[in-house]
This record gives sequence, structure tokens and C-alpha cells, in this order.
Amino acid sequence: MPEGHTIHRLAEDHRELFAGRPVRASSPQGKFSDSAALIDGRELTSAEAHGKHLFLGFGATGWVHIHLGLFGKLGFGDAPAPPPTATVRLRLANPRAYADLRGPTTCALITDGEKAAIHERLGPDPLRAADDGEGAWERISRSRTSVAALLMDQKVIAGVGNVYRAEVLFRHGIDPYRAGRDLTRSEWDAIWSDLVTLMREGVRANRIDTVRPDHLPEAMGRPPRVDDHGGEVYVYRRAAQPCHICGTEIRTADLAARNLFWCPECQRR
DNA sequence: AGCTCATGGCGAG
DNA sequence: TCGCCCTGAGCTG
Repeated sequence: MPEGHTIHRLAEDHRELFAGRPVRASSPQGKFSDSAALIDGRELTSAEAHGKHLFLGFGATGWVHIHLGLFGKLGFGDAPAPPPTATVRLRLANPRAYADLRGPTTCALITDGEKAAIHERLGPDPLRAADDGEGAWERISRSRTSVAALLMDQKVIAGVGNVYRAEVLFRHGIDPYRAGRDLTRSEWDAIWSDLVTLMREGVRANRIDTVRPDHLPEAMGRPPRVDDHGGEVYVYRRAAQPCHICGTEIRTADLAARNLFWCPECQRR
């Protein structure tokens, strides 16, 4: 589930369902019980996302900082909430709805200062209106690291995960192993603005779709195919299958303990 | 019942 | 670079 678009969508959902009213908070699983007691009955005053980090504001009480990691999930439902299962780290509930958080890497009550420190260590986020790609370009343009690794580095750019990484490099015909400093300014500008478009659409649709209309299965005379993560993609998790554009087998490799996917023909140095 | 794998990230060495 | 943390689905037997 969780790349940046998911987290921004979750922030919106929290605002819509819980903001401006007192919320009941509990930690059935137990690991967040003390903090849940501190926010129980308080009003949710804001909900923000930066990259893959979600911040739920409870006024002067502080922020609930949530990072879903690889396995975490936030599930919503209508009130009345059913009895929570044992793995629910945090349940928020009001007379209208409930939200259950399971398996997060992080769920902690933090101060304004701690929140500011998190923002500071994160790169620009294509989904934050005030951000642009300038700070990312400064790092990328002087790095010998591969562009594939740089795109996954949240200090460089926040919110891109393994799917957007693979897909945006495909869409721009860029070999994932090219060094950051070998990218041109115009290549980077195109990547950044494409991420803004793709990820905004991801928030809206709540899934990752990266295939251009003229490359969609129906346009190409192929049967419809929707990937596990819910959208239509070019290369992500398509190892050994034919490239939708040129038919070459999609390749996969380990890069920094993650699976990388690319088309060796469409993405050349 | 027990494996493997997954859209992440951290700290130790 | 490796091991580890968190959960659940989809296999295998």
C-alpha cells in the first residue's frame, strides 16, 4: 500500500472523518496505550503528510506521528466500530467512523519540535504544494549514486517508493543505474513534474496508474491487466514478461535490498 | 502449520 | 551490507 500518495490520501481521509470533533483513542494491541490515553477525547485539529510520514495534530497535546513501513495499514469503517482485533495499534473513533492502524513502523506522540526535525531531514515531496525539485536536484546532480537509489532516498525526495521509482524511470527512458550526476537538468525537471502529476492522480484514484492512455491494454489490443498493488504499470513486478512497448523481457535486480524493475531496451544509457 | 514475500527504514558492524 | 522490526496473504505440505 504505502507510497506517498497513500499517506496524503490518509491525511485527507482523517481530516474528513475526524477533524474538528473529539475522538476516542485506544491501543488494543497495547504498544501505544499511554499515548492513546493522552489524546483520548481530544479534538483532531489537523492531519498532514510529508512523504511517507503522517502527522495527526491534537492541538497542544502534540502530534501522532505514523509511518506505515512496509506492512502497516490504516483501515476505515463506519460507526459503530466492531470489537478491535489484537493487532490494532491505534483505534480512533467518533460517532461517525473509526480508523484502525496495524503494523506500523512508527506510531508515536511527538512535539512540534520533533515534527519539525522530521520535516527537516526529508527531501521535497511532489505532493506538497510548496515544494519543488530544486533541493533534490542539488543532491542528485553531484551524486555518483545511481538514480534508482537516489529516488528511494527520502532525504533526496520524499514519498517516492519502489513502484513510482521503477515507473517514472521507465516513462523517461532512463537506465536505473545511471549516476545522478549524469542526469541532465531537463531530464530531472521532466521526472519531477511527472511525479507531481502521477502522484496527484495516485491520491485521487487511491492507486498507482502510470500507463499512458495510448499504451493501455485496450489501446494496444491486449487483455486488461491490473497489478497487485491495484493499478496499471509498465515494469513494476513484471520481471521476465514482455515490455508493453518493445516486447523485450523486463529485467529485475536487487538494489539496496529492494527489487528493481526495468526494460533494458527502452531504458538505455 | 510453516514457509515466502511485500509499495520501508533503522541501527550495528 | 546485513539483520531486524511490524502484519497478512498466498502459497506449500
